[in-house]
Amino acid sequence: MRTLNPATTENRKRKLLQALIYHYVRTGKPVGSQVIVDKYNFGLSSATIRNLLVDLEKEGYLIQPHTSAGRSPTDKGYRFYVDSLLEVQSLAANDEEKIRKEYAMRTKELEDLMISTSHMLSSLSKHTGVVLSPRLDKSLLRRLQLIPLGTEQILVVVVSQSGLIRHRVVTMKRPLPPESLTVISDTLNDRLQGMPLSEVRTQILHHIEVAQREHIEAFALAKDLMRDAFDLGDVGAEVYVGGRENLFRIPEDNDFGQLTGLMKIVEQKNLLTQVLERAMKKEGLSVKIGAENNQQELRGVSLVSSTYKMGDATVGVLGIMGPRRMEYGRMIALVEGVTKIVNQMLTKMGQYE
Amino acid sequence: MRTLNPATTENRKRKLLQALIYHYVRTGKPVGSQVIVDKYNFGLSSATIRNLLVDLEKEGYLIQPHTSAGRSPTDKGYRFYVDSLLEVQSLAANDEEKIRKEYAMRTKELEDLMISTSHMLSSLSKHTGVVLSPRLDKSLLRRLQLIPLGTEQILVVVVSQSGLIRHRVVTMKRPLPPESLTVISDTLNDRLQGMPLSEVRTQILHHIEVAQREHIEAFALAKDLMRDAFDLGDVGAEVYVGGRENLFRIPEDNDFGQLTGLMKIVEQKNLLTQVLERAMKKEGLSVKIGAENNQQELRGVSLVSSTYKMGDATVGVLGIMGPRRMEYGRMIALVEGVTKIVNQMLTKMGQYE
DNA sequence: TATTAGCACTCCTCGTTATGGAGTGCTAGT
DNA sequence: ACTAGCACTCCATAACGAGGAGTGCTAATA
Repeated sequence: MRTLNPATTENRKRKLLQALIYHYVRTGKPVGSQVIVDKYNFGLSSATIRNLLVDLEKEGYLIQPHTSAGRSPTDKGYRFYVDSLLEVQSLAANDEEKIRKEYAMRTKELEDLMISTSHMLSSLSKHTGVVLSPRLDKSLLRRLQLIPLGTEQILVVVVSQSGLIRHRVVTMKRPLPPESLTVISDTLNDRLQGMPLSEVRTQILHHIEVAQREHIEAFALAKDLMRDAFDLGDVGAEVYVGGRENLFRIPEDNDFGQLTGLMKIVEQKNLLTQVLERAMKKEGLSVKIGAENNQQELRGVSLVSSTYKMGDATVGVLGIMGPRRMEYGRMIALVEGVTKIVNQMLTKMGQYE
Repeated sequence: MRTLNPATTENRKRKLLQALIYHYVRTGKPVGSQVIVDKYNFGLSSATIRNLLVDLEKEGYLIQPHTSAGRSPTDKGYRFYVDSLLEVQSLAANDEEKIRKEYAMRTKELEDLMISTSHMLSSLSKHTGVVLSPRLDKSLLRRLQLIPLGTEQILVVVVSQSGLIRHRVVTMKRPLPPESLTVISDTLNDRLQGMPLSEVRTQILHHIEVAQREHIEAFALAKDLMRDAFDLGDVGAEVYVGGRENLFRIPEDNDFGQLTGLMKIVEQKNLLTQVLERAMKKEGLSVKIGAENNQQELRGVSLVSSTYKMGDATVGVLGIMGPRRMEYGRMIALVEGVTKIVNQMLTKMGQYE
């Protein structure tokens, strides 16, 4: 036991880094060598610990706010910590129960599921929950319905296999009799069911052209109608946020400017969508720490997220947004647990019929 | 000009109070007697001003943070200030133009109108915009549609005269053939159009019972269907919030705890709904200052709101939530301006057909 | 009688200074 | 390879003081 080989030294450093980060996450104050000696059994003196800490700092895992302060983790430090945690965790039993209970209620429609999920993530994590819904244009069409509202207005309702329901009001240039609507509606439903929504628009136009010979006037008008209805404006993904009030717990040193920036990101759906879509590029769990989110406003934030599936297809992301100093272990377990359940529910949803 | 009668003295005090609040609103710092002498022409010395200020303080309009500081307005002071402003203001020309331009776009559907309005209020005021939509159950039915999704699921779409569109998925115990759906749908539409949604539910059940003799099986099932669909859970009013990030500009002295409370109010729709419904009790413009909102979390906040109408009926509220120290004049003009335009648009909306 | 000049007083703000302590890096000894 | 010991750094906190804005009061004035 006299001469330790380098491998063992490395291993010890790892353990040390873990302990330090664990402690820092819970206290929020830079951790000194003495604290580690007192609370964690390394069987080493504070001086030795200090030497190791110097190493870890040189390697970029730790940082000192000033010369005579303890150390706190850098993004790289957190990164190491998180990677070392990835396998071990599983969801706390009572959390799991809570989740199942909440989902037992209203989950018939996809939107309800998304909303519930964002709230759940928030309330269990005490941070902010975010969910990116499946893109409508990548879903398959289940049902398309035209509903006459007045003589010149028509409500178009689109339902996807995944349970997404969207509607849009279209104003016609000339009135279109309700009977024609039924005909058009039926015809289109027959031919387009199960088709990806991204293709529906062109297909519709095609079918309408074919049908024009039979019911000329009706279908001529229908063309304009459908062009408007499937205008790709809002066919993208929707984003749901729960627990914005927890954003206040984020900044390490209550920085107002940073908070405002954050809030802006959360408010502007397109910004947040971008962020989440980035997290969707790689399947499964993703942890982005501080500057790893390459987005100015997210410098002080960590994002623990996971893609979720419907059947075999990855369709969206859900996750937690919180301070870099978060309990990664619990958060990861939470996100994974919720993902698993959402996967189940979604897959069940897609199986009607 | 020797002896001033009490009326004149009172008048002078009013002017003084106005000037002081005007100044305080713009600077945010307690205002001293000297400042008033320098910047506002009262033709009085600072000593006299001080005497008057003492009076105003005794009467509860002003408060001193500490003995040797200037004065700032109390809620009562603001209240006086606002009341004295109520008649005079009108909307700045370029603001009005902005508003009209924004509304020129997407306003076919009520929900779009609500969202646009909340954003508009926020962006023009630099505070937080809130809108309470008309209650669905008080609107008249324009159209009811049943859409088969699978063999056991039915999508019920309800459209009100006011342009509100809501949908809900209902699961049937036994399958219901699509043909029956059409029959039911048509029958109900004929009989229920124009009826208040609050009555639709009972009426439906009645009609179904009558019809049961003819299409017994279909309508028996329909009963359950409609009972679920019109379950009064979500028939209430919806609330729209724009510009949450501006909440950060609220607290007089950046108080984190207060902010969190505020954010909670804004997040929990039912809380915010309560607050707004209170503002709806009296028709027209309403300004609630600080503690006048009898709600703990709104102590530091002012709410400038106005009810809006559809035709002749008052149906909702819209307004601005900001710090007590706000430019009431501009805010009132803004809220009134937006209300006027929303009234127009809504009334137009209700006139299809 | 209403107003004002003058003055002593209050109390905040801001910068300076001192002090205690936590934590470090280094050196020399085991 | 580890550790005891020590001088040093730098933060946090409190204490102190000067400056200044603003007050309330009194006595003089128009």
